[in-house]
Amino acid sequence: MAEATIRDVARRAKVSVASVSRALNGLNNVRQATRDRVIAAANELGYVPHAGARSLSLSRANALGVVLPDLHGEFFSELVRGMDREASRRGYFLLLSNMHAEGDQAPTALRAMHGRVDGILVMAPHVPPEMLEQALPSTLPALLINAPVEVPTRPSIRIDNEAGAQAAIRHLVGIGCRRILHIAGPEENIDARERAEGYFKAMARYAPGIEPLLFPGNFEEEAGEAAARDMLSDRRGVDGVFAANDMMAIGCLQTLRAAGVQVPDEVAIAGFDDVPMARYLSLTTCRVRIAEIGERAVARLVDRLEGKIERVLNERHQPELVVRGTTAGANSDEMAEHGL
Amino acid sequence: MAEATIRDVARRAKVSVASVSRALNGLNNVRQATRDRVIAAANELGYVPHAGARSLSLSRANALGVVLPDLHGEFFSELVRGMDREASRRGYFLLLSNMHAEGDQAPTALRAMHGRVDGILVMAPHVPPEMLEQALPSTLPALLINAPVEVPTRPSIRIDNEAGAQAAIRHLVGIGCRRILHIAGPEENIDARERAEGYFKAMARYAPGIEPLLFPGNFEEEAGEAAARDMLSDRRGVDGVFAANDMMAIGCLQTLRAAGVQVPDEVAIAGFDDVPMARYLSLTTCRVRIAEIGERAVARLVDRLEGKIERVLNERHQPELVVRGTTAGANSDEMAEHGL
DNA sequence: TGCAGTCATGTAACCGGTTACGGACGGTCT
DNA sequence: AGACCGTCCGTAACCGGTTACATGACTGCA
Repeated sequence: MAEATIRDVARRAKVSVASVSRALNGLNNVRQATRDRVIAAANELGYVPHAGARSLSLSRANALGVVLPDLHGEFFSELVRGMDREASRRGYFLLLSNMHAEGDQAPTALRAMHGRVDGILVMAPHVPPEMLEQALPSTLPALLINAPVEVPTRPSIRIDNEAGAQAAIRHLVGIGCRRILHIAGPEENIDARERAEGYFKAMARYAPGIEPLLFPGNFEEEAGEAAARDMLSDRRGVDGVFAANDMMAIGCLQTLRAAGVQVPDEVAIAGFDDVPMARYLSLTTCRVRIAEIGERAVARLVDRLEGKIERVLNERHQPELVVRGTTAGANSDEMAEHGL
Repeated sequence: MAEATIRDVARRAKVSVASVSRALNGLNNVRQATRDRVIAAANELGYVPHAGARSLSLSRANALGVVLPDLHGEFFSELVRGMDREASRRGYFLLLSNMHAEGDQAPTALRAMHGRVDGILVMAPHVPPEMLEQALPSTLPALLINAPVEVPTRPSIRIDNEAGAQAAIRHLVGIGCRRILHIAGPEENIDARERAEGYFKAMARYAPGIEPLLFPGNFEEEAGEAAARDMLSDRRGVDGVFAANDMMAIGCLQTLRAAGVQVPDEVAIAGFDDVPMARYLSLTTCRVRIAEIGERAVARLVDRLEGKIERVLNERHQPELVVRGTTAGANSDEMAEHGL
């Protein structure tokens, strides 16, 4: 039994396809008796409208494309979850396509979305903007998440990485740290760059005269471990660590502790993101409400699709410093709040 | 500038739409000169084929529907990641739709997918099968993940929860536990039920004569904490805990430790899932390779779409016991391997 | 020269919906 | 009776692709 179409229903209800369409879509210019016949026929045939055909003729797909890099557990999960929540609230589907790092997959993925989504959410913290601009069909509404730069022509939503980094450094200095090491993220990543930038600015401001210390990393836990080993072999007076993300902070924390270094007494540690694990390890960090970013991104895109005008094009999500055990003694939690 | 269509390209290249289609799709019955003209015209117009129209006429969408309950962080993330990886490898998109617990959303979501996906992956550990069967368009290939029962007519993939539970209990008994408490998951959840079932069977087998102890939970961390508080107020000789998932195990672990109970010396603890955090808390658990399940599910569904016949309809994923600190002293790791 | 066969191309039907337009019908008002 | 209006419904065009079939040009061969 092939899938029933609207014409089958029409035949069965002895009306035209137009009437079927009208009846099923609740238009009011249909006699009640006709509507009933149509509905009955549809049920008997198990008719389900063909969404693809519908969206072709309406030129409206009720779907949003989501193009993400191959990112890690929590971030991916939370982002998509937030998006999905808002999307289903607004009656949209999410069409997912990971754009693996290979790069040239991005244009392909974007092209393949044309004609099946009404708008697109792109997260590409490492893709050069001109490439993005070129790959995005210019007529397809898009919203950029953490794009490397704020393309003036495209709305975007970003994390205020500098503000987060500054808050973290301010806090570390506040509890007495002076020689603070920054474990950086990958250079091509915009978040990583901004966090480093924030670190430098904050050091200049809150710890003037103390020279910044950088350890290159890649957002992976191993980088944090490497940084820790480096410190263990030559401490250089480091009494504080600010990692560009939680995973590196955790790698560092675990390795230092395993080597008997007292955290936070000898070295205080802060991360960035507030992954769920951070709470368990009592890691001080800059909380980024990822799901919220996803929701907000979808909400803004859908608003635009539905014709609502936007006041602000480039939004910034403010991270929130969460002080925990790795920067505060067991009962000195509130000390941190007053610090500095 | 409205989006260019194939007819625009045809006009510009001074050929028919048929030739454009042939040229761009790489059919060989096109003169090279014509193909070049078409490609040039397409580039000049920035032509991107309309995937919706294409899939309508080919009756093939190159997309898979994914219907998931509103599940938690890691699980969701890993599952979708695995699916996405395999899907993009096979040239398919993923169309996501969380079916929130409200229940009657499921049929709606499934209906809306008709005509825009070629097949569907459904994860519904709590939806009664007859409802599923009724909601699934019978012509749409579907693969069930952790469905409450194995619907004989639908291929499925499941976790072998009983095997996992048995391995955990066997291990706990092996290291000397006798009075083992099971913190159960929600009753309507099939995984939870099977894990409890496995617990009972394993107790009967490995600890005969010792009566099983059940604490009702809901997969949330708080349930583990409640179980711990219960134990703290009346220990009843409990020397081992097997939680139906890691989050409850973690809640229990943290609460017991906070109260000064020595883990694993006084009470050993094992969980289920192996969420990333488990490693950091050194939690013994039954590892479920979630991403692998997602990959496998997509692979099987795509195989079927492409006409490959299936030998096994109902597959079971085998969890793997990972022994860590919550059931073994610092240097007694391998002891566990020999235990019993 | 005429005919079959090959190749490139165009015409139009089709996928499954939506909807502009117009026709048929019945009622109301002058 | 005739003009006018409103309601309900059917015909057919359309969304943007693919493709079966027809057409015409060209080749090779008798």
